Amino acid sequence: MSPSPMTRAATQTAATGTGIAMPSLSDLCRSVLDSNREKIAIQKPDVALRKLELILTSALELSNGKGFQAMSLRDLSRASGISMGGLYQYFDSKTTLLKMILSGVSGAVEGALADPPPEVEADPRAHLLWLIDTHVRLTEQMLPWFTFSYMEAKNFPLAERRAAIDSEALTESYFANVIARGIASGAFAGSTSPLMPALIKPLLQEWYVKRAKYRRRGVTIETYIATVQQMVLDATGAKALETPPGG
Amino acid sequence: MSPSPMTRAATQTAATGTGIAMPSLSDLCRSVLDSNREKIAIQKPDVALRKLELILTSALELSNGKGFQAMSLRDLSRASGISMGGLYQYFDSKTTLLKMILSGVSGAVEGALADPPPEVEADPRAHLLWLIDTHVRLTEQMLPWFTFSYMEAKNFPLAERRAAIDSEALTESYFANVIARGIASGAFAGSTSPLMPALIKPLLQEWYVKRAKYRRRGVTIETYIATVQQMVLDATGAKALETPPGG
DNA sequence: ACTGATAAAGCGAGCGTTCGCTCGGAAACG
DNA sequence: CGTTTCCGAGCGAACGCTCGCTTTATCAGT
Repeated sequence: MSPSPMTRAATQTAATGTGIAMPSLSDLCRSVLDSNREKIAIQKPDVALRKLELILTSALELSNGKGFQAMSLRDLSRASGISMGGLYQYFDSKTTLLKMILSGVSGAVEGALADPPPEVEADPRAHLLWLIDTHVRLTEQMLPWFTFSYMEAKNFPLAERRAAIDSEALTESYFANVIARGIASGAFAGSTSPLMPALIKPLLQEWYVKRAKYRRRGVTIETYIATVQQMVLDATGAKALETPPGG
Repeated sequence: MSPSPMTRAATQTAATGTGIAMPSLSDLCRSVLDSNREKIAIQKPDVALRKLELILTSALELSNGKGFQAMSLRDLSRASGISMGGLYQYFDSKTTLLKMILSGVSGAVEGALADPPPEVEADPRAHLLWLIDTHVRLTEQMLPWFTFSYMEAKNFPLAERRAAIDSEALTESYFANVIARGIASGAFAGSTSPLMPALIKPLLQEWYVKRAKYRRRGVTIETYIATVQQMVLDATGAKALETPPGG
């Protein structure tokens, strides 16, 4: 098995200090396995999990390189070392494989963003910064998954496309809610644009969509997070961070 | 010929007051035709132009609906009313068709952003606002072209992918240059993040990538432009606009 | 500990279909 | 009548997917 960007990830905690655990590759595959149990013919869970990791890792690598549509199942068979017939014991169609990856992404987003730590939730300003931090770190952890989900979204079958839009709307609502609370409590300016929640999203997506660019330029994830946080604070009329990223 | 988002566009001037003309569909196809003359077997220019418009319009519509890869040339033949053999007198491979669309986009971007009116270029602040305004209006005018270019970028052959990255880097450099000049002249804060030019881009792309969302929500292009302009001014430490968008 | 039966998992040639693309001839034009 | 434009059946290749078979794992019974 060739080294992948995900394999290094154990069930580790991100350096945000809030104690939210990021899902490891095994966690993701287990969740995918559980929610597609009826489509998977393999009985022994540990065998299924190991091979599913192989399949999904290879599928993400190939898809992110040439596109899901252009990735043939023969490509996937070769890359994963599993025969054509073997692959079809883990999904009943190529579309199901796509759905599996999507379910992993949307599940992880909800799992990570839905339950902020109590001390953060109490303060809209801290909550907003936490959402930005957690989202960027989650996408970093699951980079191939998010690039896949983002880039292939438009080729989804209709049902999956709707699901993707809903998932995005949900994420946006997290930001909308916290900003609304912040305005109500006086932490954010009342003149904050109603478009603000929608405009935060592309700033978060930028990190994983153009990941190679920032790696090439030597921009660290901490710098990126701090910059976006500062930009959002500026736009919401909140006070500056203690450590301005531009200095 | 079915009505398309582009057909309404004559060679009209955007409402920015700066007098920069946006390219019409005919302009675009003519430029594509000129730069691919050797690949196109048709001799009479007016015939070639009319059919090329048909082909490109249909290709954009189909590709933006199901993806370029998934659009078969038989689909394109049916949609454009031109036979398979007929299509191949306008390009020698499907990849060439893709390149044609890309060249139209990158050409239009450079044509629109490279030469700001003199009175705008003199003032970094006005120049920055003009870049945002012009870029968003250009993408609105050429919506199917930009959606195509953005969504299909990662499936390009390697040479075209590099060209797309270069084109994006060029756009970013326009913002980088004007911000650098603004900092030098004191119009923008020296603490402005060096990431700022890179972060403006996704805010501009958001408009056409999620165009349907903003249409559904009734967000006008003027509101969107003003909001992004305000956000960038906030982040660069410049003074506020006369008419804040949030009020 | 070994064996043989039963089930689980793995395999890849082959099926029907569709793809990008070609080419010889018909149609339209000047 | 020569030239330009248009046409669509047909080519080889590659696609998603299947299925009969082999290999491997499991575990009584001796």
